[in-house]
Amino acid sequence: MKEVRVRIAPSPTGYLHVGTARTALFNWLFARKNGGKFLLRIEDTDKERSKPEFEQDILEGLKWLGLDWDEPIVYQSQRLDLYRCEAQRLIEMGKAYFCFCTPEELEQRRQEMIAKGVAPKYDRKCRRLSISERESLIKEGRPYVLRFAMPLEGDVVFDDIIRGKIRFANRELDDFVIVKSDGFPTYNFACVIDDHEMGITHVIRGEDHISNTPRQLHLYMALGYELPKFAHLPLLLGIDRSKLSKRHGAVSLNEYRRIGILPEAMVNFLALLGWYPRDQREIKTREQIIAEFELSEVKPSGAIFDFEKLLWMNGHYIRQKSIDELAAMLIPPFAEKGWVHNPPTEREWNYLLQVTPLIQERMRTISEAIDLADFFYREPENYDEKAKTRLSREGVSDLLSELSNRLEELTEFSVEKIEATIRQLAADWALKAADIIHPTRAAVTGRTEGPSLFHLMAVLGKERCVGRIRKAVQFIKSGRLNLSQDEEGG
RNA sequence: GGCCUCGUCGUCUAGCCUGGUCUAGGACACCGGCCUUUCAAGCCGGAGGUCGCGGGUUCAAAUCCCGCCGGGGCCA
Repeated sequence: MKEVRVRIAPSPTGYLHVGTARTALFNWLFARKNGGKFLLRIEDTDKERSKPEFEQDILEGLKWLGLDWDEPIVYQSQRLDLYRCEAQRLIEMGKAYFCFCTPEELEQRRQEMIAKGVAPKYDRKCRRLSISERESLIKEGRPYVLRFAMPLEGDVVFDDIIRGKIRFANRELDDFVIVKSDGFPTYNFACVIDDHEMGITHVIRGEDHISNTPRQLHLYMALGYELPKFAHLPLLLGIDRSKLSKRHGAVSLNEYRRIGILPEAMVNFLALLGWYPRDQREIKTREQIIAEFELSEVKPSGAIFDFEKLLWMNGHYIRQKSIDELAAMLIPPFAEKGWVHNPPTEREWNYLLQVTPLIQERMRTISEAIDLADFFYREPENYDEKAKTRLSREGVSDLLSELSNRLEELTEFSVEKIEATIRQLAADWALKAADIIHPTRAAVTGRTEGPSLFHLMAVLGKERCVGRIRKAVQFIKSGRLNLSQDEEGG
């Protein structure tokens, strides 16, 4: 069997879109599954809108996802001679012709057709030009485009791997432009030549290309190329079921990377948008996905990008990380906050190693760590509303005051000692441990929720814990708690 | 508007090809319980779908056939 060769062909006119990433992933999976080649072509013929920074972003995004390509990148802008040569062949075979109609003429005739209620298509005026008419117009220096001479009747059919047979009537297709007046090839023309030239065996792309396919099929046949197989992936949709776009939120892969989505989570999640494993087990390693992936099993219906599910999956992968690995990932965002140096000092690293396990199971993205770890790096500036309620209970200031004294006595500020101290105090004062734990948490972290109190205190150390508890006592005594409650009530 | 395409819980989907075991299964989210100092995680349980609608075929249809409706894409 012939070697499988697939490709993605993004234009560097924008950042890497998650939809493009998903298409890339499916192509890559198919190539890896079948021992084939995954290639990359940059469609940079739009000089105006193409930018190096976009190309950079696309390449980085693919690398980040681990979608490695197997051969040097092909640049469309470097193959203009090839397109010209193929266009010339079509002209000689009589399968393409010069068209001198101006955009204004075209527009006028289009309006007329719409007015008459006819489908607006090119009326093939220039297809009927005689050789002498054509020559004289060229001699006049009139600008022209090249059009494909579409067969007037018959059908084109192709067997889509995902959707089955798709048929188009040739008379629905018009004589589309293959070379623009500036000499540049149009999308369909360049795409076919490039795919043939690159030996592409399977064209796996978005559903939005289905209607380009019949035109491309005709080009393949006219040029005498062997036909590839086609597979049209369902589109990625926003919550309103329209094609995923900026107004639905983050669409560039970068944004997900920036908030701390892990590449393995992204790959796993993206793979499930359109494809589903037979065993119904959704969490899969890259290797498992490659082994189980079947292009023909891809669902034809559009898939909504469910961010909530991505977050869940990312949380799962975060929990799988070793402490060292996760801690290392926290360095950049923490450094940005000024909490650690990058690279961190030995002392900072050791501290980070203690903080990390305490927040690991609460994180869904890396960036959430900033909020979760806040009190490990800063004195709480204020207490949240629930924490204030905890602190405002009767007798809390005396209780905390006593606790701070007892804690200060400790020579070893360990999890066990802290726990023993708190439980002892509870016993002495005939309270439940929870009655001390809750206000203490509020005093130390400013919140009512978070990691195990004893562990978190041990990490913070005696000085800071005693200091924060006493500060809370002052706060309660200052009466500001009541004040804020009054404000709340009013 | 024309052409193409899709249509199972809110979402991702299994099942559809090879009708019955589907009183439609799993996952996210949601609700409840357990665990627990809180949150989270984990475990257990629950609610949620007249399988877009209407006909037909059949003893039997989510599954086959026809029509319709709705969504989406492309073209301009």
